[in-house]
Amino acid sequence: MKSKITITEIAQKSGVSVSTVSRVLNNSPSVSQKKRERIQQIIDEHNYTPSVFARGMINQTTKNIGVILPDITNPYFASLFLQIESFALKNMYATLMFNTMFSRDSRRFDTHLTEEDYFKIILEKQVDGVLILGGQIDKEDIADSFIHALNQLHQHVPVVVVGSKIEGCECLFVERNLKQGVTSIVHHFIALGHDRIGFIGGEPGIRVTSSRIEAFSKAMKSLGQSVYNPYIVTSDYYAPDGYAAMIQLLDANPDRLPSAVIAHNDMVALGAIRAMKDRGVHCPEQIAIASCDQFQLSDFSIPRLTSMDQHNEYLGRMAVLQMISAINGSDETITINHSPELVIRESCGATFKSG
Amino acid sequence: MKSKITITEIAQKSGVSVSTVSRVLNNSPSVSQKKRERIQQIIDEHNYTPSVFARGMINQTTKNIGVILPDITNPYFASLFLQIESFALKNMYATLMFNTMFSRDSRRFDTHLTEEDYFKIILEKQVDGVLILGGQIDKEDIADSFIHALNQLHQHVPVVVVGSKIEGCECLFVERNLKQGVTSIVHHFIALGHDRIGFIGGEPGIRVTSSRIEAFSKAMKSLGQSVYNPYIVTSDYYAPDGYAAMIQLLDANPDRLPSAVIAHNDMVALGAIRAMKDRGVHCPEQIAIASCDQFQLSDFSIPRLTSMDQHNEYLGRMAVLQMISAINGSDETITINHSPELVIRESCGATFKSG
DNA sequence: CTGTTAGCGCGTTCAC
DNA sequence: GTGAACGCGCTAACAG
Repeated sequence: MKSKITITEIAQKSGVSVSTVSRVLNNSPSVSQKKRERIQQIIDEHNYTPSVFARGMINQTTKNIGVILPDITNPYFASLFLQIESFALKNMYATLMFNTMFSRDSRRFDTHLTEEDYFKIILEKQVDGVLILGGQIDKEDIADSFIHALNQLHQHVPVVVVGSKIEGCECLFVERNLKQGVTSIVHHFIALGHDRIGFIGGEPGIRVTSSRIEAFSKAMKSLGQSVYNPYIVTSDYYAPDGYAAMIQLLDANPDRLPSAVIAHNDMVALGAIRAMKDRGVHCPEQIAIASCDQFQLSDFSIPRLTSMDQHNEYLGRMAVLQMISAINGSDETITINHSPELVIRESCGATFKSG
Repeated sequence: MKSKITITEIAQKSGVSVSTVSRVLNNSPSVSQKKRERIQQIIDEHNYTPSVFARGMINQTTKNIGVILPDITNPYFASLFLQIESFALKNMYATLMFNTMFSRDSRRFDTHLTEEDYFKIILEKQVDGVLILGGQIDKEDIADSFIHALNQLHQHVPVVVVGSKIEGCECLFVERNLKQGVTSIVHHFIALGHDRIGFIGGEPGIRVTSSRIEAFSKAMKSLGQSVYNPYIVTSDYYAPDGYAAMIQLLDANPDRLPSAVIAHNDMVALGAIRAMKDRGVHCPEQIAIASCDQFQLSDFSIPRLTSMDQHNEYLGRMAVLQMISAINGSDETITINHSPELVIRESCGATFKSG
C-alpha cells in the first residue's frame, strides 16, 4: 500500500514552509500569486490530499454523517437514502449507513444490537451528525431509556430524525405529511361512490400506522361516513403482511366485504391483491385498492396501483439541509412543505367505473 | 456539542500514566489486574472512547470501508449491500456508501460525477478498503483510463470488486456464477416441452448481460435447440425495460411468438408480464416466464414469478471476507462456490402444464 | 509491570 | 507575505 504524501514533502518540493502550503490549501488570501500557483501545481502533480486524521484532530470533523435506518431493502428507505446520500455528497459529506433491522419482519436477522448500541458505535465513528430514519423512534410508546440515549447522543453531535416530534426529545425533527395522503384517497374513494372502505397494513403500535388510521377515521367522519372496525387490519409494511392482512379481512367479513381498501404502501397493496386473487376476489371490481406510499413498481403490477407519490426526494434533501445547518451551529428549524400527490391508475377502479 | 473526554483525563482520574490507559485500551497483557479494572471502570463511567483521529494518525486506519455501487434503489444492490454492511460491522468495519448512478436508466439523475471522481473522493476519505459492485467495471469494453484509475486506487487501499475478472486489472475479484442460473432455466423450459425460447433484459454491452445470453445460447445448443435471434431483446435492468423489451419482442414476431421467455431479473419479468397483459397475451399459457435473479416480490406478483435464488447473502459475506483478508495483508484469493437455486412458482407454467 | 518521551500531519498562533 | 514553533490525542519504543 503506497502511503500518502504529506504536507511537509510538498513544502520541501516547493521550497516553502509547511504553513505556506497550508495557506494555499485553505485558500488563505495572504499568499503571493506566484507561489500559490507553483505550490498548487506540485500538489496536483503528486495527487496530494491532506490527511483527514491530522485535519480532524484540529477541527474535530470528519465530513461524514451517519444514517441509521431499519432496513435498506425496504424501497421506502432506499429511495430516501439515495437522495440523502447524493445530496450530502454534493455538500461534501459522505454517508455511513447502519441497518438496525428493527422491525417485526426482520427478526430472522441474527443481529443482537439494539439501536442504542448503534448510537455508541456511531459516536465512536466521530461523524459530524446523525440522521435517523424510522425504527424505534416511530413507536407509540418509546422506552425512556431510548429517549435518554438519543438526547445524550444529541449532546455530542446534531441528531435529526425524519419523523414526528416527540415529547422530551431534544433532537431536530423533519416531519413528513402522513395524513394528507390518506385523506386524499378517502376523498377519491368516496367520490367514486364507495361506502364500505377499509384500511390495511402498518405495524400496530407504530406512530406512522396510527397516524394514518387516525387520518382515515377523521376523513371518513368528516364526510359523514362511518368507520367499520373489522375493515381495519394492521400487520406490517411488507408484501407478506399485506397478504396476511387481506386474508384476515376477507375471512372476517365473508358476507359483507369492503368495496375499497386503503393500503399502507405499495408492497402491502401488492400482497393484498395477491391474496384477493388467491381467494377469487377481483380487484378493482369487487374491492378497489389504493396505497399511501408509492414505490417503483406501481406502474407495472397487475392491476396497476393507484397510489400517493410522497415526493421522498424532497424529504431527503430537507433532512440533509437541516443536518448541515445544525452542524454549522444554526439552531434554525427547517419546515418542510411537501404535498403528496394522488396518482390514479387501475387498482382504484376509477377508469373501470368511468369506462 | 459536548466535546469528548481524552485519554489524558482518564489517566489523571485513575492516577496512572496515559500509556497504562492505552495499554488497557489495546488489551495489552502487561497491566496488573487491579489497575486494569479500576481504569476500565473509569473509562466506562465517563463513556470514554479513543479519538479516531489520533488513532488513525498512527496506524493509518479508519475501520471504514467504502462501497461504490450504481443505485441502492435497485433491489439487487440493496440486498447485497445489506449483507455487506451487517457482516462488515460484525467485523468492526463501518460502511461508507456511494451511488454512482452509472446506468442507462439513471440519466435523469443530475449527477455529473464519473466513477473516477468517486475514486478520488473515496481515497480522501481514507477508507481501509473499497468494494465495487457493478457499474462501469461490468462493461464489455472498459476505458483504459478506468482500469488505470482502478489500479492506482488499488495501490493505496485494497479494492475488491464483485464481478468477473478483468484482464490487466490488479484488484481482487469475487465472482458470481452468472451462467448456471440461465442454464437451469433453459433445462427447466425444455423439460416442460418448450421449443421457442427467448431472452429479454439486461443492458447490451454489459458483461452480466452478454454472459447470460451466451450461457443461454450454449445451453440451448447443447440440448439440440436452435437459438432464434429475434427472440433475444436487450434493454436494461428495470421494469420499464422489461416492458419495452417484451413489446418489441411481441411486435417483431406477430405470428410466431416464443412459448417461453427468460428474463434477466424479476423487475424485467414483471415489466414483461405487464406488457403481455396490455397486449392480451396470457402468461404462462401463451408465453411462460422465468427470471434469473429473484427479488423480494416474486411470490406476490400475478402470476407468481418462477426465478433463481442467487443467494446474495453468501456473495456479500464472501466479498467482505476477501476485503478483510486483504486489509490484513493476506494475498489469498477467496473462491466462492454458490449454487443458484431454481424456485418454481407460476409464471413458468409448470403447475399449469402439470395440472 | 509501569512511566517517560518522541513523534504522527496538520492548522494556528506569533514573530519577522 | 512568510516561516518557526506549538499542540491536538494517541501509540510505540525505551527506560526503569
